[in-house]
Amino acid sequence: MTQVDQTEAKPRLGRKRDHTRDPEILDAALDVLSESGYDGMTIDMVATRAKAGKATVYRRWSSKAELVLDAVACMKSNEFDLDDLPDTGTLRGDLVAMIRTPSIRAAERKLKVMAGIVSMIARSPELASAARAALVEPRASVNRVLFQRAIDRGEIPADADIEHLCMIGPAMVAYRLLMLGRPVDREFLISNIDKVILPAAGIRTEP
Amino acid sequence: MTQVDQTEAKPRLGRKRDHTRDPEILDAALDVLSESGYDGMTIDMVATRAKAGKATVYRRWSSKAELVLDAVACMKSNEFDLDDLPDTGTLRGDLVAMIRTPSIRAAERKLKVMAGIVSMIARSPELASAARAALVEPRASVNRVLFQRAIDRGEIPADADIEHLCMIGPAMVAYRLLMLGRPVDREFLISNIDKVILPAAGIRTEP
DNA sequence: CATATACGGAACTGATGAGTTCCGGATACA
DNA sequence: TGTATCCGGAACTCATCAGTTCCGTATATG
Repeated sequence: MTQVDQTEAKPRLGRKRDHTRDPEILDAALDVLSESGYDGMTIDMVATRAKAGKATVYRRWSSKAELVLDAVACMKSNEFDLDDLPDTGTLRGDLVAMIRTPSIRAAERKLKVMAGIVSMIARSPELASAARAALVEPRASVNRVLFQRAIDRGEIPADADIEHLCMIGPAMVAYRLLMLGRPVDREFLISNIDKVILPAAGIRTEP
Repeated sequence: MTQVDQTEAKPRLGRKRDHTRDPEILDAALDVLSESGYDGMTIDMVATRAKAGKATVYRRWSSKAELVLDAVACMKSNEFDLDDLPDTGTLRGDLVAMIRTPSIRAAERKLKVMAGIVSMIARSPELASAARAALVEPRASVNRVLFQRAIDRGEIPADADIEHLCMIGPAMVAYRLLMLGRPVDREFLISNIDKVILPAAGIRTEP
């Protein structure tokens, strides 16, 4: 969005505006957002954390709402490559292989950002779709690939409801972290795969 | 909490303070909270909606934070009676019987209130536990009874992880409404019971 | 080396909302 | 009927924060 390619549309005299710090400002915004929520976040906090001046922030984004929108949208970039997902040969293997500590950390931050903006989402369709594109869709896409593979292998029924299955993992993780305030650790995730996701996909896991 | 039994602890001269309007104020607070979120809510909005004066609100609650805490805690009251739950003889029957239109409406409002305060929850342990007691625990208790019955009947395995099973319904509903912004209708709930909850409980539902 | 521009930072403005105070009117009680 | 008290409502104070302006400095370009 705003952080790339804004080189035109301004007086071309002298040096171009330095956009190298934009990612740091957006990242600072996400940090503050996840810690304080939308209303708790001030532009001063963001600027200070990014070691920038408040005016610098406003030179790039015309309002707090736009900054937040852009920051949320930018989380979309550092995502999984759908063509390079683990392929272990079994659905369970693939799902377990997706559990990596850095991935858990990233997901927790994303969820905290989500928590910081949920109350806005109902009132701002733009923010809502940005949030879904950046926070919901990427993970759903990964799961879609994994489940489709399992269908292609004949591991799970061909008429399995992939869209529904995709949501189980994210829904359980979000609920546990945001509503229950309990840690989302490897143990929980494995347990969720074995006790909920696989049975729902039609795989028996009885001993 | 505050809305009941505050008859002592104030000068006993003349008439007692009129507490009959307290529930209306708390209810107005919940409405505004669900529509505008914690920060979007103003005391004036609450007072106006309850047809009360702002001063009247402050005569009863010393701050916005306390009013919200009390309002959230008060949602706990209008809840299910655990001794009078549907008993259809099957787990599926019981779960389906719990789906009633007013119950869906109430759950949606609760979730919107939750959305309005999630970002506070990480920073306020008091609000966090009030929210869990009022919004999470009641529904979990119901499910616990239903699943325990199914175990007692021998319908599902005795070693089923009830705590984990209890969360599936609430988690899927919360995710669908708050993250996806899609309607939680009867069709979705039934589908969720048949495709996720029952398989996770160890019941085969294949045709 | 000169200059134009964007930088960080600080000092502004204006709006908003928490919390307080005050008032005229209603009402329970004696 | 008198009176004490609480009511709804309006008018305040004060702090905070979005957004703007200004300034002295750093630096890329020529």
